[in-house]
Amino acid sequence: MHAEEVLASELANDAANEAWRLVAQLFMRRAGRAADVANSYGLTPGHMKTLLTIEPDEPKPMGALAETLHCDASNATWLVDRLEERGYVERQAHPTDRRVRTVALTPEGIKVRDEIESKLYEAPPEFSALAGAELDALCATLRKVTPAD
Amino acid sequence: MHAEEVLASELANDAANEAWRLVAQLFMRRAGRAADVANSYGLTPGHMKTLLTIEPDEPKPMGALAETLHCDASNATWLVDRLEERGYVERQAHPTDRRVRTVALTPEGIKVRDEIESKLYEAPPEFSALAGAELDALCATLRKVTPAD
DNA sequence: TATTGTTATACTCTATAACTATA
DNA sequence: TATAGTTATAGAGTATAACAATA
Repeated sequence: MHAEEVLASELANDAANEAWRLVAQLFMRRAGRAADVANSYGLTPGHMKTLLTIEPDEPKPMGALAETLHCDASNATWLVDRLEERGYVERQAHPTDRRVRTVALTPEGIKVRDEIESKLYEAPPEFSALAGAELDALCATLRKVTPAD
Repeated sequence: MHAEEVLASELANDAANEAWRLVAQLFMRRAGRAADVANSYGLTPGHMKTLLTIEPDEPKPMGALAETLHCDASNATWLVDRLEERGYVERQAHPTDRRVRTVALTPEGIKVRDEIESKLYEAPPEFSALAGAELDALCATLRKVTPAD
């Protein structure tokens, strides 16, 4: 690599880092909102995250839930206990392995989960102010840098 | 507003919401990394955030610190206590109001803070893979939607 | 014997209330 | 009297360890 290429690469990296910093700042500035949404449903952030982690019609084993939430199995038990008391989820038997208990959303849980999701994914007003073409370009670029799970 | 305009506005809103959702997903996917960085310095996320909240050469009163961190004053005391034990910060007297104690970074604190900051703001590899022009456009758009404090 | 999940318990982080010292 | 910060204490959230059921 020649000197000019090294320099160009470093500049590109600066731009990449700046883009990432802006993404992080943007999100963190709105982080308080997520806590407010959880609060408005009388949920802790952890319980809200648990609710969002379970897909409708896809019962999830306790172990998988704990893994997704990056938490301990006993903590997952506690989180699900509270959501079950509320009637948002229910534990079910696993069809083949009787050691496993899966957690499924109830109709009420699905309703609340949908409401929460739409509130969390509501864009800040600055986004709507962008021109249509710029917004489309933004989405396209963001999709490129979003790893496919 | 005519029917076509309403429709266009809703579509724009969908694009805005998608952009926001992508930003949120992007960040959350990397959220674990922040905890890892904190951990690698033997800090809790809260202590790391505290360190990042204090600017070098800008001693910050305890009260202002608590406000920035959105936490209680007693919690701020606890956070600063631990950082002070480590030698990352030190409490100083306020020049005019003797009730106030300001918190300043030590040279060691500045060093660690810089290291942490550079790790946190390091872009995911997908960003660096973007073409220069697209990266610049991304930054420009993100700056537009970043409220000026 | 190994694995899934729960229970009992302890630890960490955060907040509320009472207190000290300055203003 | 009001304010800045600390200390004592309690609460919420999370983890570790021992246990029960099943594979």
